[in-house]
Amino acid sequence: MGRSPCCDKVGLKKGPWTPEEDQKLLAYIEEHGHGSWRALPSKAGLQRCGKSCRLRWTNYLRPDIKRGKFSLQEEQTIIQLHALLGNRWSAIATHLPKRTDNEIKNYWNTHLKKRLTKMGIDPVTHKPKNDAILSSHDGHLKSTANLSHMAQWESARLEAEARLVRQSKLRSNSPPPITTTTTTTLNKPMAPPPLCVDILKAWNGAWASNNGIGHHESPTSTTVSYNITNAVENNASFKEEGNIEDDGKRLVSEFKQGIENAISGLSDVPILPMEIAWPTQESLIRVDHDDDITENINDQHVPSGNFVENFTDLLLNNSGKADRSPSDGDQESCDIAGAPLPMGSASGYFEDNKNYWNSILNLVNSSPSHSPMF
DNA sequence: AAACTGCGCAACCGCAAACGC
DNA sequence: TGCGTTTGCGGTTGCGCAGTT
Repeated sequence: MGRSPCCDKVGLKKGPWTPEEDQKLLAYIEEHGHGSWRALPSKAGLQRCGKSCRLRWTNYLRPDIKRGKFSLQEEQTIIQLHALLGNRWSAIATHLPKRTDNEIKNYWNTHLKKRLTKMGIDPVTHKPKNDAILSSHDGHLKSTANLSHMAQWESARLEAEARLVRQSKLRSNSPPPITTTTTTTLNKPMAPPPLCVDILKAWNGAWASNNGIGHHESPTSTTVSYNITNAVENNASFKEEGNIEDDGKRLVSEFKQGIENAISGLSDVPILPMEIAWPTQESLIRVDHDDDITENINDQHVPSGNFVENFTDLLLNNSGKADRSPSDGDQESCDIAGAPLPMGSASGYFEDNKNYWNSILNLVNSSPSHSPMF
């Protein structure tokens, strides 16, 4: 016995919404709030299931939705966040005010993904597709896959931790349930922000502060994980002390400090930002699955995060335009599918990493304090 | 002008997490 | 603590429209 679809009930309408239905839904929510979605359709006089109503509201009718073409800034943000978060559209959407996860997902699938693919970039890993071809060592392929896999796990774990803390914050910080027009859904854009960036902060803060010269440890190491976990737990503990505001400021400040440390310490500390990391053949010697520690991974110059930044710029600069001539290439460039890509040569590596972190820092700084970012 | 093709996007589906009793 | 219900999320589908043949 499988679970029966929510719209199985006879008489429930499916398919496109009519203006009349929209009007009914809008009017009801404006007056009563959505309350229980399951109960809403009958109360609002709609022959729809609650799920359909919720989707219609969150993806289309909500008054705080911005429609229309995505700006260059938004495109850049999506690409960067996708490199960081993967297909976690809701998480990405929280950093793009007034855009829904569905809209972002659609835009990615119909525009950005294709653009990346055309340029020879794997839209999943944000790495050049011929990376595999360039590498003749199976071991390297394995290691790359392992690293990517590991990064995904770590990313998922961080997301889970962030969610936990967010829940704690929400519970301790949110006013009692509102039964008027300002429902929880209506409040969504104003809700306390997700903490995935806080986690990044913790990550980078811990990473930068705990990794001095010669301290080569993967960001997925237990040390860093411990610090992140502590940060998360400390963060959660603040709810009891009513210091959420201060805590938030502290976290933001630490995040920025972490990135700044990372930037200033680039010559000493190779940065390996999760799955955006783009290990070279030499940089990856072995990935230890048992303890999640990557050995030797940081002993080499790793042209990593800069790739996203450079690539994003390239994408935006080239969107819909002819490819640049390789002759005006930056330093050493690699022509992939006709598109010269700055590959982060050894000479430009540190500068490129700096660019990457600056870009993330800009992203953080450019978010208003009340934005979903913080 | 009709048929075909590709694209964009709203909406659906099903799983899993969160919630509440 | 267990279990049923509700909600959120990400993947996928299908329809309508525009461009092309």
